[in-house]
Amino acid sequence: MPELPDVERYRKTAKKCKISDIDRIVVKGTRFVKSSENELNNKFKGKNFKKIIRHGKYLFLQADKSISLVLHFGMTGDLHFLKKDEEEPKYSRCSINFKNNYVLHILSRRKLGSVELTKDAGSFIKENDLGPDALKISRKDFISLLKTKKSMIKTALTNQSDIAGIGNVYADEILYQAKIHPQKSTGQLSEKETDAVYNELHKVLKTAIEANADVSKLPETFLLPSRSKGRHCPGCKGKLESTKIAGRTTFYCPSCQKSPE
DNA sequence: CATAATGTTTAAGA
DNA sequence: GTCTTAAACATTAT
Repeated sequence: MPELPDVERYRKTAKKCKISDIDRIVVKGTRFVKSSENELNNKFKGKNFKKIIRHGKYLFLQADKSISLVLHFGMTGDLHFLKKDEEEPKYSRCSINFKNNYVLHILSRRKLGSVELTKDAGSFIKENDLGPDALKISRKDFISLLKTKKSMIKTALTNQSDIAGIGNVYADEILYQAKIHPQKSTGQLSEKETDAVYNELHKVLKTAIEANADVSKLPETFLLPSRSKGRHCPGCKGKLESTKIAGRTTFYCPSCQKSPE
């Protein structure tokens, strides 16, 4: 479930590996891991990850000044930090073994996403044209950003070049909480509505982070769990509607989220 | 067995 | 240049 809150949890997991030196990196999913096992071992063996940085949906493991690994989790990624003698998790595509006998497993069921070498977070963000992290964009920048856009609000929220970290399900959640129809265009939003989106963007992401991105721990007022069970609005209990926006399934409540004209 | 899945990139057309 | 849509990637869970 790797959107910003999930990757924030991975960041906390990855922090645990900072204390030990890297012993050996094992590559199991070629194509998912963009560098060869040899190259990775040459670069990282004997070093340790000094800095762990999340930006949007990306996680950076920084060893030396100009040597980092950047992880992207696609749609089905996960990160496990286990003892060496524990059973290897299914779909582990790359494991980083540490000298203290712990292993960081990078998993990906569908092999979307990637593990690759990069210089550092800053240069990667620039090269890949990532926008500011969703938790760090200022209200002012958010408002002026929306003014330049001509797309549907949901599309704008999920465009990683504009704002990094919001994906399909949290975009739905933010718009549900803000009571705004996902198909409204940014130009159709009143000042009040833009404000509400900004406020809910923060509230939703922070709440999800506090819940450790565990769907079962989200408040009952959240839409997210209803995607898979019931498909009823937690507020009015009416049936949710779904449509495709930018090729992705979008859920919303037709009575709580006002339709665009 | 068929369908959909929390993401991104690329190509083509408006 | 902006926006939209569809397809591709690889694989499983329902």
